Amino acid sequence: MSQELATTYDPKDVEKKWYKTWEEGKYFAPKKGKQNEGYCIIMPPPNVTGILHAGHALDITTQDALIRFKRMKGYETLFLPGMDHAGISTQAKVEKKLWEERKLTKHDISREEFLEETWKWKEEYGGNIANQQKVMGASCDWDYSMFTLDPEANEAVRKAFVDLYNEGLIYQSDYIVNWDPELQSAISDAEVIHEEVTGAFYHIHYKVADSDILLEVATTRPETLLGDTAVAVNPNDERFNHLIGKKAIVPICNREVPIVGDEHVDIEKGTGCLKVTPGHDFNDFEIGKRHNLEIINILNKDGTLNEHGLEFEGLTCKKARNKVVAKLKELELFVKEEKHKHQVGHGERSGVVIEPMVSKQWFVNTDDMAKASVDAVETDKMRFYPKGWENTYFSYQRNPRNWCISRQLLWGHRIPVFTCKSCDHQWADEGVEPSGCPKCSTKDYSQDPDVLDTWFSSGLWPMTTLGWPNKERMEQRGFTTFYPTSVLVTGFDIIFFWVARMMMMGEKFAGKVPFHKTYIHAIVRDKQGRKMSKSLGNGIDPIEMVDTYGADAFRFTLAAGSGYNRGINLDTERIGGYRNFINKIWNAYRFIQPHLSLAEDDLPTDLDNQEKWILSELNSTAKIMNESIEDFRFDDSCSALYSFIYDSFCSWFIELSKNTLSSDDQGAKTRRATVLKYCFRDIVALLHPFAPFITEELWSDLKNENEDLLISYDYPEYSEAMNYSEEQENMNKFIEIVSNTRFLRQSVNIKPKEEVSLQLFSDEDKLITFLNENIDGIKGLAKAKDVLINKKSEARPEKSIMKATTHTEIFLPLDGVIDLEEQIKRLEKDLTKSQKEYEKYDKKLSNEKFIANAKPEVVAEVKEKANELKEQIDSINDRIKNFKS
RNA sequence: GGGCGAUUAGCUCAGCUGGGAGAGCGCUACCCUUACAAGGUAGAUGUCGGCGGUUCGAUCCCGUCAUCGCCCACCA
Repeated sequence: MSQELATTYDPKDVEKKWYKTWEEGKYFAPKKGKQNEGYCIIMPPPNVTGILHAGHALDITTQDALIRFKRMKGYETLFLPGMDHAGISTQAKVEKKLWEERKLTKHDISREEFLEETWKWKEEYGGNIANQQKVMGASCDWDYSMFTLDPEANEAVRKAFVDLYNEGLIYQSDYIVNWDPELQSAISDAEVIHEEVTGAFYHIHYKVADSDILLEVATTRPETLLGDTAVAVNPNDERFNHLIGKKAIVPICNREVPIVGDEHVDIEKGTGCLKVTPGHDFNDFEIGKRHNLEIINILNKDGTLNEHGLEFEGLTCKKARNKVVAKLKELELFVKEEKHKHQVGHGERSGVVIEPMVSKQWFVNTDDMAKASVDAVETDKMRFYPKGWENTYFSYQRNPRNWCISRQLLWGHRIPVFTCKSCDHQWADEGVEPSGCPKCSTKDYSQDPDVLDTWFSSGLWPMTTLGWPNKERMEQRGFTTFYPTSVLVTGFDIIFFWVARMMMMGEKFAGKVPFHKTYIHAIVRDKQGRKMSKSLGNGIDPIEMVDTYGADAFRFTLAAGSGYNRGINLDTERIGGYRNFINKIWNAYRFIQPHLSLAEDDLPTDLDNQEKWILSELNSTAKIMNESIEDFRFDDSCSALYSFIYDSFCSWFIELSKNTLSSDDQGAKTRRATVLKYCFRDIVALLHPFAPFITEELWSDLKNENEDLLISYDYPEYSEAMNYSEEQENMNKFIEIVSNTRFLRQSVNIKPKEEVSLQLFSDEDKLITFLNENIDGIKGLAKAKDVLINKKSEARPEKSIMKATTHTEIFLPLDGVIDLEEQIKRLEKDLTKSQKEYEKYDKKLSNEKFIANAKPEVVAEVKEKANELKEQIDSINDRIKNFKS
C-alpha cells in the first residue's frame, strides 16, 4: 500500500489485485484448520450460458460470507462451484442461433451435428458467468468446478438411473403429460405455470343414442370433443343416472361413446354432464383408466390437430376451437357460450399453452424416496432457515406425484436404456456403449432417443461434485469430509425442483441427507418490490453495480437486506449509501495510519476507561457477529457492524483519541495507538466475510510480517474478559451529556468554533468520577474551554441555559442576552414529554395488580425509570421557576 | 378452492420467549472543525391496518374483518 492514501477509496484495482492474489495463492483450497472439521457449500450451478443476475449476486454474497466466516473460524472449507447444462434454455439458444445464421432447424441436422454446435456454444459463453462470480469475490475453489455434462457427472447420472431402473423404480408408461408444443417435449408438472385466462364455457348438446334426449355438456375446450370417448355423469345424480350404460353421440365425428357414472363429476358444477377426453385432460385420463376407455390423441407434436381432427386437421387448437363452435352452430347442437375465467397451464420456458397429451415417457416412482425426505426434515436431520419454509417442502413431498424424467430434447444426459434389435430385450446400462445385449450378446441395439430432465442430474449434484460414485474420485475430492455438506443456500422457488430432489437422491444413494441446513434467502426485487424481468427492464446488473460502487459495497447491501425476509427491494441508492460506509472505513484508516508506528503488539494492562469502553463495544459486536452469521441473520450482522464502526468507533472513539494523540503524554499516546490498531484489526476481520476486498487491502498494512492474509486469519470471538459493562454504561451517559451540550449550543446559535464554559450537576458519584477522568474529552467534543462538575446541592449559575437528562443537569452560562421566553418554552416542551412518560410508569406503580403479578425485575426497572424521570422533571421545574422569577 | 406470508416514521424494513417502538435512506437547520462534503453536528415525524378478546400490561398471543403479495390445486 502506498504511503499517501487517497481521500476516497477506489475499489477497482484493489479488487482485481486481491482476487488474483487469493486465487494464485490457493487460498480458496480446503485446508485443515484448528477446528479439524469440514464445512462445505455446493454452489447452485447456474446455467452454463447464462449471465449473472441480481439473484445470483445474492447467492454468492451469502454463500461466500458463510464460507469466509467459517474459513476464518478454522474449518476446512470448500466452496464448490459448477455449471448446469440447462437443457431447455441452452438448446433454445442454439436453435435460435442455427435459425438466424443458417436458417436451419434441429430437424435439418443430425443429433451429432446439433450437439457439436451446442458444445461450441458452451465453450464460447460458458466461462462468462464464472468470471462474473469472481468479480463478486466468490472464494470458490475453481479446481473443483464441474459441469453437469462432464464425463464424471454422466457417470453419476447413469449409475443412479441404472440402480433405480433395476429396482423397478424407473418405468416407461403411456401417460398423460404436459406437452409443450413449442419445445415439442414433455415437461414436468413443476415447469407448468398456471395463469388466469379469460375464456368461455361452451355449452354443447350431445344426443343420447336411440332417443330424443339431449345431454347438455359444458366445456372450455370444445375442439377436444373430437377425442371424446365417453360422457360422464355422477351416479348419484338423479337427473342423469338412468342414462348410465347408454350411449351418447359425439357431435361432428358422430362417434358413439358410453355414458359412464363417475364420482368425480360434480353435480353442482356446470351442467352435471362431463365430456371425457382421456387423451387430453388429466382428470379425464383418470376417468378413462377407471372405465377402460379408449384414448384418442387428436394432436400432433406441434400442437396442431392430426387426422382425428377430421376437417380441422392441421389447425392449431385455438383456430380449431372457433371452427368447431361454428360447425356446432350449423348442426344446431350449440347451446350457449358464457365468459369464464380459468387457469391455463403455460410452459415456464416457452410461454406457450401446454397441451395435456398422452405419450410414452419415463417416470420415477418417488413414493418411498419422498417419504424418507419428509422424515429427514421432521427428525431435524435437515433444517430449514427460516423454519417456515418446511411447510412448502412438506406440501410437495407429502403428496408425491410421478416424476416424468424424459425430455424430447437433444442437449442433456441421454437416457441409458437400450433395446436389443434381435431379441427385443430392454435394459439399462452404465456403459456409454454397452458391449452387447445382456441376453443374447448381440451388438445390434438402439438407445432411447430422449434425454433426462435437468433436475435428475441436479438432484445428484452434492454427491456428483464430491466424486460419487467413483471411490478414487470420492477420496480425492473429500467425500467423507464434506458430505453431507453444511448448508444449501437458495431461493424458495426451487424448494421443490431442487431441494426436494437432492434430498431424495441423497438419502437414496448416499444414505444421508445431502446437507444439514437449507437457508432460503429472499428474492431480489426492484425498489418498488416488483420482480426483476426483461420485459419490465428493471433488472439490476451486478457487474454494473460493482463497477459503480465496488463489490464490497454491493455485497454489504445485499447482506444487510438478508435475514429471514422474503424479498429484498434493491434500490441502487442504498448501494451508494454503503459505498459511503466503505469509504468511511477507508478514511478512518487514513486517520489511524500515521500513528501505527507507535502501536505495540499486546494490549496494555493500564487501559483508561475510554479504551475499556471501545474494547467492550467491540467485544459485544464480535458476539453479535458470531451468533448472527451462524443463524443466517446477515441483516443483524451488518447493522451491528455498521453502528459499531460508524458510531462507536468513528464518531466517538476516534474523535476522543484526537486529544490523546496530540498530547505530550507519550505513554498515553502509545497506549491509545495500540488500542486503535487492535480495534481496527478486529474491525477488518469482522467485516471480511461481507467486504472481503477493502478489508484485505487494509489488513496488508495492519498485519505483522509473519502473519498471513486476512482471508486465512482468525475471526474475532467474544471474550468475557473484555466485557466492561460499567464503562459502557458511563460512556453512554457521557455521550448523552456531550450531545445535549451540542444541542444547547446550537439552540442559541453559538458558532461551532466558539468555546464555551460548561457546568454539570449530578448526584451519581461513579458518573462524576468518570466525567472528571474524561474532562478533556468533554472539552474537545463539546468545544468547552472549562468544565465544572458539581453535586446537585451546589448553586446553579445565573444567566445560563439548561438541559436536564435523567442523571445530569447541563448548564451553559452565557454572557449575552438570553431570550427567556424561548428558553422557558423549550424547557416546558421537555417537561411535558418527561411528565407524560413519567405518568405511564407512575400509573403502573400505583396499580396493585401490576405490583402483585409482574416479574420483580420488571417492577424494579419501572421504579428506577420513574425515579430517574422524577429527578429530571424536578430539575426542569426548578429551572423554569428560576427563569420566571 | 386450499395454504402461506405481509400490513410498524415519507421510502425500505428490524422488533427474539408480551413490560410500552428502532435502523438505514430521505427530509430540515447550521457548519469546508487538520480521517472522511461519498463529510460533521443537531432536529422533526408513528392512534405499530380496523374491530373484538385473553392479561396487571399487547406492535408481539387468540378471534374476526379489510387490503396486498406469493405458492399450490384437475375444477369441466
